[in-house]
Amino acid sequence: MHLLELIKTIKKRREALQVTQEGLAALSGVGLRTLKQFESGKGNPTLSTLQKISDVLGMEVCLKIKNVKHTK
Amino acid sequence: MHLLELIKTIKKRREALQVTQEGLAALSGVGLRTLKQFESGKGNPTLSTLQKISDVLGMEVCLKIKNVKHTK
DNA sequence: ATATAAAGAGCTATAAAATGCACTATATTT
DNA sequence: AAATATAGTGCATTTTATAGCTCTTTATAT
Repeated sequence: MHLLELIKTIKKRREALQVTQEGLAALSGVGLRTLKQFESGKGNPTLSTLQKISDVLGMEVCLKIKNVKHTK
Repeated sequence: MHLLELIKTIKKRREALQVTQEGLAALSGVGLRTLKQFESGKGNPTLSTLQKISDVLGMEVCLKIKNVKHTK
């Protein structure tokens, strides 16, 4: 997942949960400014910031192997 | 995945591919110092740093929903 | 049309990430 | 034991993320 996908995922999830940026900022402990910057594509958040946001949205950051070909 | 898991995953993957920190730093464009700090648990890397490292190792950063209960 | 709520952006200060260099520690091999 | 390779750390600098405040933009509702 590249940056734009991550942003989109977060944003959609937040909206699906009907949380505002302000609400998410308060719940996650991340500054509102930081969250706004991130969602508007201006950001390069630290891992901890991304984790705080994800956690509140019921998501988690993970690492996946790319290009897994299933031998079927 | 919390920080320690991410670190462990990266480190194991790097070792499995028999790449040194120096090699990974060169390939990913991330500074050797940064990589060392990250692997030794001192870091809070930015997303872009994490992505550069992951990419070279054939992995990618992703977001997953937590606690998915499969209705079977 | 206007009030209200939510999101985006400029300016600024502070904290912290990224980086290089040099040194130390730890294996591993000869 | 000595040499070599790999990993970890202290120090210093530069860059950048975080954050708050204020203002603007945009959408929504009355």
